[in-house]
Amino acid sequence: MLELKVLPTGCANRRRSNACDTCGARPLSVCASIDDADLSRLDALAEHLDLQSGETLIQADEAASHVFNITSGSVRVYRLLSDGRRQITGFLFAGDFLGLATGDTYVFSAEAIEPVTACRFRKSDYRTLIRETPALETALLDRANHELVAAQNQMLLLGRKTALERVSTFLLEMPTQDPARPGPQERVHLPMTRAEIADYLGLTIETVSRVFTRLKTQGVIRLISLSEVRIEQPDVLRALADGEA
Amino acid sequence: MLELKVLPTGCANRRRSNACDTCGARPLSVCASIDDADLSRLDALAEHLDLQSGETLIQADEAASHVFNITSGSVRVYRLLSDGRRQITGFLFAGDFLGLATGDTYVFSAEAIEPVTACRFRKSDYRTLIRETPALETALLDRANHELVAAQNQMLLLGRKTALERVSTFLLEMPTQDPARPGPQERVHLPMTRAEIADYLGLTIETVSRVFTRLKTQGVIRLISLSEVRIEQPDVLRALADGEA
DNA sequence: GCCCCGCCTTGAGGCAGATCAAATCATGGC
DNA sequence: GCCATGATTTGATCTGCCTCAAGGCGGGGC
Repeated sequence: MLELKVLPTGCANRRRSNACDTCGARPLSVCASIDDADLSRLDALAEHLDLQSGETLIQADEAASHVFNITSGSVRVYRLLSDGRRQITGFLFAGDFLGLATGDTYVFSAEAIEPVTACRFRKSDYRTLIRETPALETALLDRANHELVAAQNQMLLLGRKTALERVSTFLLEMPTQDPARPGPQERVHLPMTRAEIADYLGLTIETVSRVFTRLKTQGVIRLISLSEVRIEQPDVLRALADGEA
Repeated sequence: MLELKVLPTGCANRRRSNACDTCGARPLSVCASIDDADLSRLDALAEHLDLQSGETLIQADEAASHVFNITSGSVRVYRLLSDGRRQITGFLFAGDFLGLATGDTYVFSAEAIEPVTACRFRKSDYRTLIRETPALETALLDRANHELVAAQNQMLLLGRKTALERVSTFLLEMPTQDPARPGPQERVHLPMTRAEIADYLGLTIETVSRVFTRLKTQGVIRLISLSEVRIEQPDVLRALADGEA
């Protein structure tokens, strides 16, 4: 059974108008596209969650009772085969939405890979709110369609790209760490392990590691630390990602 | 530039109440979930298309001006890499919806693989109609979410399954031909070529062919013709698809 | 009914990435 | 600071699928 720590912030939130006002993820999420009145109603239905690395938001095969909005941190979404093979279908970050894509039970699992804060809503509450808030539904539809395109990209990667192309693509699609200094050197933070990168790209740990080494040796990237990468030659990396080498 | 034959049925349709009334795909599609009044408005905006095998519905990188509803036949949706490698991201059949998942230009292509009929709508018209028809928007959101789950399935297949598991999974997810006789022998129609199956499963033609032969030799399936398969042992095929052998 | 053409099947050999194995390295606890 | 532990890197070998290369076959046109 799922055990999630729900922050006892109900009262505190009611004192200041609502928690959404100070939510860092608001401009990134579906919440950006609805007005203040609707946002207050949304906030009234929200539970605020605080998870440690490794804790579970969603467990496959359990009743699909809630939907989630990630407000900070990173989450892995994955599916398993019976013998333990794992495919990570996506990483989620602040502003990402999770959980609507199901029937009665979840078909995937989702876990924090670093400390995470999130809002959680009862699915039934959320459905009602959607029905009464067309702007929210439109925003969700847009987001779902955006995710479908991302999923098609990932299918192309998994079905037809080489290991070098996969890792290069991955590095380019991770959120850039420092948008204030967008120059030729972009910095990427990788909160996930090599094993998780491998399970996302349909490779093994060893292959991922070898490709990192290769990119490093060629001067395309530099490893600041295990989880911090500087892209030294973005153009070269883009060419590699698209198989133009 | 895209050239599609638009059937001159506008007047004929207006004589009987509307074309949707006789549309075989209606119970399968989003149209099933909206009432007659809304359906009439939808019908008034529709162009009816008739395509031959190989003709294009959507061309990647062109302006995303329309959305489509397939009413009969089969369609392949795919993306290409610059050197010609192809990933088919899905096959569409009667009732499937296509084209909303984009920004200003399409990022994928879609072509008929056998004679196809479809309804086409201007995206701007469709957006207006969606705004004014909550039931339609909800139906589209449900469908998008359903497709997202299917996409996650396909990522698991492409990233982690063996050739045998991929082909077995594929055979099980193709629409069953004869739902009237659901017994132990199910019959599956495959309107696509081996090359298309290969590009859908992330394999080569040869590997797909070898796996078919292997399944045939083991008595799991029988090839009635090149495009007609009878599943002799559905339980075995399901076990193979999930990697339980 | 026959012929052609494109699709499919089958075979032989090669290779990218997996597997197995062994250092080496980061990191948090004390 | 030192150590224990798990993650990462690196190396050697293996293998499932790809690539290259012939045949075989089915179905549409005449």
